[in-house]
Amino acid sequence: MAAARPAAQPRRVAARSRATRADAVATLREAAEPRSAEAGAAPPRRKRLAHEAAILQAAERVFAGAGFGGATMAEIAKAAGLPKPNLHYYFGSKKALYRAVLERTLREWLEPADCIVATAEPREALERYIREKMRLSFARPYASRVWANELLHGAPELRTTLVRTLRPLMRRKVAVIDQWMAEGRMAPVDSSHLFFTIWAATQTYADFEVQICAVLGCASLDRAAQARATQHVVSLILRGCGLA
Amino acid sequence: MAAARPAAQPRRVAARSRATRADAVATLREAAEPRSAEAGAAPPRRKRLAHEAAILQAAERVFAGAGFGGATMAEIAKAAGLPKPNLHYYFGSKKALYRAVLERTLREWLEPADCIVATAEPREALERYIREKMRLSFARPYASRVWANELLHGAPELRTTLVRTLRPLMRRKVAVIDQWMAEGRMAPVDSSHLFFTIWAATQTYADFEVQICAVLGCASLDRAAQARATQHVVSLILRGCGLA
DNA sequence: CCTACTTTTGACCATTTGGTCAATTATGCG
DNA sequence: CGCATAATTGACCAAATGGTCAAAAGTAGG
Repeated sequence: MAAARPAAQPRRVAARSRATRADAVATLREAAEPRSAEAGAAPPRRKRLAHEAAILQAAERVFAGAGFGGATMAEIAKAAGLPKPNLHYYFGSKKALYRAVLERTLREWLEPADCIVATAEPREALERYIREKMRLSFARPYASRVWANELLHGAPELRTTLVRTLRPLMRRKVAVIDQWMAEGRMAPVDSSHLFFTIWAATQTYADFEVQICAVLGCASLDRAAQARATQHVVSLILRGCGLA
Repeated sequence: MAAARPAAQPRRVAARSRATRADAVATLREAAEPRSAEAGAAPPRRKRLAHEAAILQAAERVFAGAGFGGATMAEIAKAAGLPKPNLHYYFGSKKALYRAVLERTLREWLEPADCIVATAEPREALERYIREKMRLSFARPYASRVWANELLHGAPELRTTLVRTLRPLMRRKVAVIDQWMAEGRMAPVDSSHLFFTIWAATQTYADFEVQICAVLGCASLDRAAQARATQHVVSLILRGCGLA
């Protein structure tokens, strides 16, 4: 199926055979930042990068709004301002595009944890982590929702990524927190579950924004409301960790 | 379209015209507990109730697993052990069935808040509330996920329900918490956001179970793990509220 | 048994949708 | 310019899916 094929459109063919593989990481590198570091290839055309970014952004919004099953390639194409076959030319399939969106999100999501290291001051590091997560929730709600949607439905596309990428990282971070507690620098809490609580408390502002706005009686959270929410989460959790 | 129609299957026709209306509450009463309190109608047949319950349960599981867009009526029918036209006979349309699932969940979800009343002891009431939410998350993960999925996608089906049902209830509960704080019985926190944090921290165990299991390295949370999670959330939040 | 009804079910659409393809148009380069 | 390659796009298809229907099969009461 992938072999016998007219010699035209080599890039697209490559993308399709790639998408068939289960190797999520490879798909990530190639689909999200295609050929940026490839052997003797010409430097990526500006237009290509721009189009891919536009598609990715449109896909993120549409997937966030309707889930994988509810989103349609036609809608994504319209949102990106490109004809539908173009999406397939760049990303191969709906699933590959979806995965590209997810992988990009994962990268962004893991970054804030960089500040959690053994040498840091617990209170300062945790506060910074929480604030960064809150900032991300408000700045990129669509990305958060696509991620949440994927988890909600059992993570069919990135179960292996969770185990191979997220779990090792979390083991390290959990060890840092445990060390802080062993040194008596914070109250004893379950460090793994502390992360779950922080993730939940922060991302709820992106994922369940409608519910929050409905309860608060506002159309959306303005700067002041965002600051209030951030302050609430930070102080509640820090106090919960005996870091007030 | 709904008018000219052979006189047969009156119930089904009624269900369809009902589903067309935007009145979610009416749909709730009729679809979830059909004709239980209707005028001179015969007592509901046992079989009917059993079938409706089976469909509702199957729908909950399938909607939770694939979202509204990704779920198919055929799959729900198979899960319920009934032929597909039967679903339409009982619930009229996919959307009406989806809404019936949501409305049932909302009712269950609001109940635990009953224990939050001004006369109660803050610490005891909050702990009981959190424990009940955790219990629900573990006992009915599918319901939680359908609800989360609906919110995630902007609550197209129950935006009005949120404003008309959830918001009034929360105003009352928030007032209770504020009173407790005014009486100096707990640390000052933003009471609205306290609820958002509790919801997020508890329901994350249902909604994002895969992620939690992936990080913890287990296939699912057994009784002991559930108890540990519950203890963590309870103590973290109570301490955060100055109720330790 | 008969009558009026509810319920069940296999077969059947119309529409939507992911994906394909061949033809056409840019684009870079020698 | 002329050639090869990359990118674009309108038209199209096979499969899936929500929903429909009419006929058959219960079922309760007289």
